[in-house]
Amino acid sequence: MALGKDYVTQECSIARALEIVGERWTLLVIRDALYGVRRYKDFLVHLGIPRAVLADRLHTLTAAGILEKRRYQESPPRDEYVVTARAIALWPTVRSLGLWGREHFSAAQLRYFRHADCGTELGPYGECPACATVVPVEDVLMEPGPGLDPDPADPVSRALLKPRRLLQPVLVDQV
Amino acid sequence: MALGKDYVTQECSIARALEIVGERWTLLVIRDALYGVRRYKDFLVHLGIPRAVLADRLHTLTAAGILEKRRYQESPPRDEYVVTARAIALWPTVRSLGLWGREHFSAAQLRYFRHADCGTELGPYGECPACATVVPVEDVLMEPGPGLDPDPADPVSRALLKPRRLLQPVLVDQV
DNA sequence: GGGGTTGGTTCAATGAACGAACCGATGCTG
DNA sequence: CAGCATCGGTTCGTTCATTGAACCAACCCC
Repeated sequence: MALGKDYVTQECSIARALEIVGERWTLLVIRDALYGVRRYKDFLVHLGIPRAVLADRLHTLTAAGILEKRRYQESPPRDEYVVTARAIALWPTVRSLGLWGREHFSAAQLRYFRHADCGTELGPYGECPACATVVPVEDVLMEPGPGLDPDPADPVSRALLKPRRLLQPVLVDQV
Repeated sequence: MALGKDYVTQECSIARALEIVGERWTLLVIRDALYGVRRYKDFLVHLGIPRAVLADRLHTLTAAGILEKRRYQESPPRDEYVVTARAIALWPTVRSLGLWGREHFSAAQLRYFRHADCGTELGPYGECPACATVVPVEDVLMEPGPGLDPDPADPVSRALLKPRRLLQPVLVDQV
């Protein structure tokens, strides 16, 4: 999106938000970041996004304070992109968008999101119906559903098959 | 978006959703539709969107069952685009996106959303804190906030200045 | 020194968005 | 009835973004 950043004419916080996360690929990058993806190459293979676009989006998101670039090892110098509070604050949006997509345009249940403390499936607003609280993102347990390909090609998808909490860094199995 | 519909490689209901509502302008069209905008020209002047793009988006949204084209007068034949249940189901997404935009990237409060029955401002999930219920979209009262330009140029923005319920058709003041 | 990995940048080709012009159907005015 | 306005588009040349392939620099290990 953002051809000339034309949404500026709009007096609306939805337009403000879309100027930042409304570009192609951006929300999928944020989804992956919330799932625990942190490294350039992992985004690349999981999303199938062109390299130049990924680099652009990571810079934009970093500049907007949604991701943070952080060195996790010297020699060879390697950086990772980790989520900030701003990205975490997008979880309800991402969640409700996914729910809408599943209800209206998806055949099978692809993933379950549960309250890690009690195992109850999350309600539509990210709350736990059993505990009657809004579940913090780091306490959301993501599990594969019956509709998910049990043997995907790329290693990131494979790592995301195991039940895991959100935000927890993805560990790619080196073969 | 949707250059070659590349999200198809993604096994994810968020990606499914973004294939439909992730294109430039689309979510703003849906926002306006939820606000009560129904006519081609009203979308045009309120969004400042190129005509060809608007026509394309309206067709796409109609084909996806999110809007419905309906004749509201013969002679001259005029159609309007009205929201369906699928569009209404996007309200929580639109709402949370707007909330995120306001909290992180907007200076002032532009609009208030209240429970029409009791006047209480909506909580983050579209619920009424006082009544402890999720407020149906048609019972959401939209009011201008202090940050909103009190004398906008286009007639649709002017019509949206008055307190009004969501989904209620916009009536443009003919001068 | 050779080969591999990571995290990019560059570039030509393609596709989408933009904005201005045009158009058909109809109604309104004089 | 002629002339002009409105609504809801379509057409088209220009500009901008995305794509995918190639290239590259830094570093590691053998």
